Amino acid sequence: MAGARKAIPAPVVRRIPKYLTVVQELRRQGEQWISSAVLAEALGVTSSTVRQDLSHVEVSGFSKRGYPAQRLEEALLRRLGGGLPRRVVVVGAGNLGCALVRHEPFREHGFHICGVFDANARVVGKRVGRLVVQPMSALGGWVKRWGVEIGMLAVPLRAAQEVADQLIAAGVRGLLNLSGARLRVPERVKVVDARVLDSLRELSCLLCASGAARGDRK
Amino acid sequence: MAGARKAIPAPVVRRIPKYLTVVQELRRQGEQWISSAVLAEALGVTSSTVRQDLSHVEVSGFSKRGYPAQRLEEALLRRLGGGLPRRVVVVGAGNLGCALVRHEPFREHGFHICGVFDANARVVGKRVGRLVVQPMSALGGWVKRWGVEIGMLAVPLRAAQEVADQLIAAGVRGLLNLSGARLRVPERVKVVDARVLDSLRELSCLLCASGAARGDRK
DNA sequence: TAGATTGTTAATCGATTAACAATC
DNA sequence: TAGATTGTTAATCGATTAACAATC
Repeated sequence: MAGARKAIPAPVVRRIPKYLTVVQELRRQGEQWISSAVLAEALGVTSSTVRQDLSHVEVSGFSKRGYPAQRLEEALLRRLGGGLPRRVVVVGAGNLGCALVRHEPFREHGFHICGVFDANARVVGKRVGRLVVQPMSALGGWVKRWGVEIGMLAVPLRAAQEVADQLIAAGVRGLLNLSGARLRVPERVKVVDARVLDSLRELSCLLCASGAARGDRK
Repeated sequence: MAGARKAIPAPVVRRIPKYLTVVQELRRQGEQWISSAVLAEALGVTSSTVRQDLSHVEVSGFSKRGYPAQRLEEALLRRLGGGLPRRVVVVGAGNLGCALVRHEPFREHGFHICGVFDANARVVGKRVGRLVVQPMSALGGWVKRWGVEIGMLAVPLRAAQEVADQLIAAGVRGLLNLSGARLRVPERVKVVDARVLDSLRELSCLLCASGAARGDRK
């Protein structure tokens, strides 16, 4: 039936945001047409992979020219959330949480942070960017009132699972997990982990693997 | 020859930090032995995959018991960087950069942030955590003096490539890229991207794919 | 001993790439 | 027309999983 979408393979899901980033960059530079070869080069895959990936996106290319840049951007945005803004709350008003709230590019790209919460009574009421830190007790009502879909977890490791449970109970459908914790969530809730420590470790692993292991004196 | 390491497949490189996280968590809970089944459960893969992965790590399991927890942690740490601390500098002393500098867990896990730099003369000299913001001109000397291996990019998108070039010229071997930029680097330099915006978009894509596409009124 | 778990080989699965007809 | 690029089918490649002998 029209509009029915089959599940997209996970590697494709991870590349779609990257295609969008590249397309927006090229459009800023005035490009009207973007070929699969150009996208392939930018992402480090083959043009074949790009064309396969874009078959999961509602856009048509043209022979000899490639994909119309604007339509491609629109289609990618659509695939990423209808192009409509999604509402987001941040839980945890520490260093990281505050940095997220103040980070302008999220808004520019359709993620509206509309609330920030913290369990610590001493930071409740504090101003962060354009928001005021609210107590956890206000979370459920806020999520419902604003139709918040995404919760960003910027809390310490040990508090993460409890906060995740509260966010899910409040009704969010997706969690961006910036704590170090491994979260257990019901299947309907989607989680994306963005752990800087794991990324650092991955980098460290790559450095080790790429020979010349530093001092290397035994 | 002894100790020669063959290249580890990328998916394994990405899982090794996660194994370490889980092992450390279980050790804190007092576990002495950890089986491949337990690790599999935690990471959402099969025990078969775990055993394959751990064949890339210098550790031996025991039948009927699994892997000795302490040795497994040590072996994973070794694979991740000899267990020795790695020195890190942060470039960009904005919201994100300051949050990184103040983030304690990095140090606890062997990543010592020993410098923070910014191009903006107005923030140079400012105190962030235990550090003082330095001008970009001091970067090269600092990297050499302290043997800094990793640079964290917490600068705006448009400055990212130039800063990456400066870090590489200064001698870092790995970059953790927290800017939105796609970086071009020489092959010997390793880059791991940790873009929160891309993660948010990935989450958004998952929410879309998992039906019930929000308002959904046409 | 019986049972549980590793380490490894072989089979499966799925993603990536190649190839090419169709198109402009 | 000749050349370039898509969309798609088929082939390849590599990662994951299954299976099982070896071990404690």
